[in-house]
Amino acid sequence: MSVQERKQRERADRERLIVTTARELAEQQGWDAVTTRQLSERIEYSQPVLYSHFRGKREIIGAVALQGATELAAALRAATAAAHGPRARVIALARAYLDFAAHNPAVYDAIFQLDGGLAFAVEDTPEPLKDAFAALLESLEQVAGDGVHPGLFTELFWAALHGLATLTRAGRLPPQDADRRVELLVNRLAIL
Amino acid sequence: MSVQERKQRERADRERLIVTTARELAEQQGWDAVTTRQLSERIEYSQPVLYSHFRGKREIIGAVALQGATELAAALRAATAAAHGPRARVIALARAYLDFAAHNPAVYDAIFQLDGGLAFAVEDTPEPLKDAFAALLESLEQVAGDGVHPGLFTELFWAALHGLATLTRAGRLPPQDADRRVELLVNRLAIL
DNA sequence: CTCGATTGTCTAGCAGTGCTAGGATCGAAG
DNA sequence: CTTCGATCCTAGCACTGCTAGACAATCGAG
Repeated sequence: MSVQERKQRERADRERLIVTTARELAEQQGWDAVTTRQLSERIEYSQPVLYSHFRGKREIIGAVALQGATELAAALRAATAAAHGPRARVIALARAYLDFAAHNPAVYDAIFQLDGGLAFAVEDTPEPLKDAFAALLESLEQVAGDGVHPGLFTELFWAALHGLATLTRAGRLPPQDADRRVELLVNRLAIL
Repeated sequence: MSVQERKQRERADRERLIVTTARELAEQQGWDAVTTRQLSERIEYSQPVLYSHFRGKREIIGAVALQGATELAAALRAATAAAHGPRARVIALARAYLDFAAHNPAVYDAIFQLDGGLAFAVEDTPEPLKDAFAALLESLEQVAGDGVHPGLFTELFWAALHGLATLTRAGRLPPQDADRRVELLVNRLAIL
């Protein structure tokens, strides 16, 4: 029995190694550089080993995305917990979101841009994704305003943050005005 | 001379053929299906012909993007011109933007998601892209509010629209509430 | 302790990708 | 009619994600 347990543990370790290596490689050189050959060489196994853990490359991206979503939710909760007052909390939330996207571009892409084979906005949406949305909702429902559905408001606020994150990183928006855009966003959208 | 002119004309025709074929193929089967082999077969030339017109696949995507940006700018101007009153105009602008993204997903991706090798937010940004932003600015500067930089406001509004467009199309936002989100966006962001 | 069976891993290869070198072909100019 | 340059295609390169089949290590039964 103990032997089987050890093997299971080693297998789980290797699966984590694959995910973290894929993530590192993606952050260092972009997702284009995350080929099955590069990845297998970095983990010091052959390519077929990858396919004994994941159905294919998209599932590896999906695993990175789930890990990232968990971290994003935690980062959002940490930022809002440290802020005092509703306005400061929403500002902190927005900054934390954009900071996460800026500092983990590859992970952010895995969650929201790339096809990781993940379901969204349906029954079987993975838990980390629902939780990240919940983390947004927790702080935003307090500033949605009367008669406005909190979920709808959160969706809109989230969309705005997502647009700022992607357009900024793609070089479509000048990065130096980021803070002013966040202030304007919160001042207009949030009802304090 | 006339012979050379005819050849130049035929060359220009073929270049347009490549771009429109790439666009059609992308809208029908997604950009993944736009391979140099598929594309060359559809235009009934061999692959190297593509490379006599464009440096590579990314430049073809870029050409589709520029064509799309021109149409987007025209669609935005047509929608705002037909609307009366500042609020109706901004609503029409937002709807037109999201409609364009919904009805031309591949083109929208070419402009804003994919790497078409285009420069943004810098000196040598291609004219169609600057013009599309200008079309947004024309209607939005009137509702930016006092003391708010019109360009910054437009960037924020645009980012919100972009977020709504991409998240909706990726299945991250339920599509049936699109109109309500647009109304909320305009009610909150625009100062009438 | 030995010996099949099972598990785990790797080598080698497939079909597809973007892109290109070099030869064949064709039409205009002399 | 010949020459020569532009035009186009065939064939192939290095790469991609993915997989079949061979091989070796390990396990359990006798």
